[in-house]
Amino acid sequence: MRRLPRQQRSRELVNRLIDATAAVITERGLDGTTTNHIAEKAGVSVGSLYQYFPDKEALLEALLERMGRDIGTKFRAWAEQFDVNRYPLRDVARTAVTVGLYMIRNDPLMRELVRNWNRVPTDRVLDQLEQVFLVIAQPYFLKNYRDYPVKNLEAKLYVVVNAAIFTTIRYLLQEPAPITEKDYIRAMTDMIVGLLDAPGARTPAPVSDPM
Amino acid sequence: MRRLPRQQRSRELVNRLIDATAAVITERGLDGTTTNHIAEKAGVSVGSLYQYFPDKEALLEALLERMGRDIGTKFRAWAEQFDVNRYPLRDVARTAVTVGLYMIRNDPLMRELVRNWNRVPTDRVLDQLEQVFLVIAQPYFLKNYRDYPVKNLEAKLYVVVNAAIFTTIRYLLQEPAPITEKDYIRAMTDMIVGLLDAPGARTPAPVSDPM
Amino acid sequence: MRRLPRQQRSRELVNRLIDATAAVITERGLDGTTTNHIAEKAGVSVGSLYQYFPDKEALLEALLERMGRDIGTKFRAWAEQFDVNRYPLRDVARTAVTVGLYMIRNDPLMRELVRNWNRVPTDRVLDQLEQVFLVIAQPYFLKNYRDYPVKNLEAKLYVVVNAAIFTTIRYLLQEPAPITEKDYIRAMTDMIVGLLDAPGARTPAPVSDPM
Amino acid sequence: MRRLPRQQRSRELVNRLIDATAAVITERGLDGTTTNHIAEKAGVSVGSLYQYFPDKEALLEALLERMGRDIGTKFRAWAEQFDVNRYPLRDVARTAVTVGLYMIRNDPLMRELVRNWNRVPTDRVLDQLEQVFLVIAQPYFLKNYRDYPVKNLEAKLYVVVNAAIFTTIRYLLQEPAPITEKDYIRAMTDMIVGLLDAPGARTPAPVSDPM
DNA sequence: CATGAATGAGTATTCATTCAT
DNA sequence: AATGAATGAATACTCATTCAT
Repeated sequence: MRRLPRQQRSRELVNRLIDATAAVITERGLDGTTTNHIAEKAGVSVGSLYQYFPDKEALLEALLERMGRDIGTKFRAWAEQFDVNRYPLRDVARTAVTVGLYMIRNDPLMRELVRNWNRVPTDRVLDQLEQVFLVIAQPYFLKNYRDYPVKNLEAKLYVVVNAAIFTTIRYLLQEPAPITEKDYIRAMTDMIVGLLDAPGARTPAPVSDPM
Repeated sequence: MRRLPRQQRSRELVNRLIDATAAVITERGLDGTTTNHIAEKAGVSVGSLYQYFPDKEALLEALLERMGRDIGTKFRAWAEQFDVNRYPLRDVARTAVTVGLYMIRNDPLMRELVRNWNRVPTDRVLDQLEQVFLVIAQPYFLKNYRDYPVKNLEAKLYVVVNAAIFTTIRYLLQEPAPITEKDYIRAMTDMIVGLLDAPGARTPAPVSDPM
Repeated sequence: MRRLPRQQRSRELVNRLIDATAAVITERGLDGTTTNHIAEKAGVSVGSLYQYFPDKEALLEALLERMGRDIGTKFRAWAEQFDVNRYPLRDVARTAVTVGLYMIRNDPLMRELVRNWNRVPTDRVLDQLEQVFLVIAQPYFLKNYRDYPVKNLEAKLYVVVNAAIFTTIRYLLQEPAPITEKDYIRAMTDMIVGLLDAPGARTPAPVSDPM
Repeated sequence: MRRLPRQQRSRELVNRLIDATAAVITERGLDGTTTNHIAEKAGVSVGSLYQYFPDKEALLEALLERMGRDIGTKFRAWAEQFDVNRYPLRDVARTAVTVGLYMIRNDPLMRELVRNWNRVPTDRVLDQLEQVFLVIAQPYFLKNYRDYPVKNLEAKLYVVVNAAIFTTIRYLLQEPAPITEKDYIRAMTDMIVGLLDAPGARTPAPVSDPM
């Protein structure tokens, strides 16, 4: 029972530093974020910061890693609660796109990171997202398309997941929005469904989608 | 006799500065590029540089703008020469994706810019690309799909063009490549076709794609 | 039964810390040596280190002191075993110079310290060396030059000892070596002999110096 | 006549920066000297400093280089004015040692640099000094010792010059002085003369060296 | 118009030392 | 006595931009 204090304190501090990083980025932007700001916000000295993170980049990595985990968890929870398998692909896709769009749009931190995705170890998040969708998608296709397996599923999932993510980022970053949100979601949904559920995508095309 | 020189000189100098910008970025990377380097490479003083461009960003914008125009021109030329309208959508899409992939991969300047797309006024290029594809696509759909107009074409083109571009960028930036190039091109082509030519995309679905 | 432990432990720890200092300097260079490294290498906490040494400098002093003692002991042993008194001054000098040269050149720790001699309490070693040579030299001169005592022996020994040491250091630090080792040793030997055994150096000058 | 201003200004600024470096080192010691201090003392911005010197070290090198040149010039002037060749070696040596001793002792900057000689590009000065003495010495020996050329003169000069310099440095840095200045100068002079002018040093050795 | 010298705010990181536990 | 987490002052260097000439 007295074993943990040290570790606990450590972990607490690490978390406080990651929180501080998130806060400072939100407040001052990625460029305005300095290690000194972060330490100050976390209520520790810079020295301590460097006791727990080798450099600024490591701090960012940790933040992104955590965000990746969080987002992954959220999506998995959503998939489970939503009981994804019960719904037609189109509904699942539309909901996922909508959820993702709103998630980024409403989170200033995420917006700032997304705006700077190439200067930031985005893979920490993207890998998680890809995995999540793969994990959600695979049983879905196994269950609902057992008889008509999708050809080349892995590559298609890679493309569709990344297309969804990056096109959404692009869409959100564009000012003014070139098309309405409704149109965006519909077109994106169409694209996802078109790839995964198109006739010719599965060996014998089943029934045509009603939408 | 001395009428044009001024404007001419101006335009020449502007171009020389843009060329220098491109060259310096290629040689030293975006981060290693300073206004002094650019001025030196262009053979003028920094002062002159600032006579023609209000700041560094403007220089980048001009470069990207020009690249956008060039790429647009190239693509248009390709579309015309290739006589796009004669081919089925799938062929057109596959070729366009392949051309784009190789264009970026083989151009060091483009690679460097793509790697930093979010720090750079990428819109200057993207807008051009969107337009090009719209211009290419619209008559294509008008001609080949006259009787079965694609619903919501504008939004779909926006989504598909951006998806193609950004997913390709993501794919090129990922090391190691998560799927083979062949698989990537096929899946991306499927996605484009799936969105634009899927049954249900057009009012009465025509003949199924032979793929 | 528990009488000595404390003092013993203390002394042991002090030695372990000095050993650690030597080891860390050897491994990471003087600049790369931190008190934390030393404590870690010694297997104690920094806090403990500061219980035994008021500051980093004290640690260095202790190390140098110990090295001085060791070197002194070695040289004294050499002098005794070699039975210095039996040999002509030239042989003694040449051997001493050679031994010193090799001793520094072959000991990485010594090389590192010598390279930084002015940031380090070198006196701890130099004083020892001066004393050693004085102790060696005095009986030598007493015995071999009894009838012709060297004038001003103390000052001469001071000069010659320091000249030998510092010129050797300078010689070892210079890259590339400006003269061959053989030439260096010969010239240095000549210089020592020239000062201590020159005609005119001793009272009844065998041949009066014309100068 | 208007050609020079730029170069002139440059050179002036360079000199001002070197002067500032000297001044700051004198005032705050080598460790307390920062590039910002130097720029401030020189009355320019740090940026300007870095326009003329790539880094702090270059500034030190320039200072030492200049000092080397100055000292070289002074010594050469002294040699010429003193008409060195007219005097016996002993007098020349004694005077040179005395001059050197006082030169360092009376110049706080030199003292600080000498104290830190191994962290500083001392070669810039030492090389000059070695050369000066060689240039002074060679004709001297040619003229005065033509008939009895000194064996191995190059190595001997190297040893004697460095011994004189470094032993003097050591002597000046030692507090309290272990021997009187008078004794020091005498012993050092003896050593120089003993090496260069000892019987056996020149070809027809009056009395053959026993070794 | 052209020049290019001058500006100076801004920032990640280290490490000797302390002191609460 | 021992620990080791916390401290925080201190420093070289860059580069977009200006403006006197």
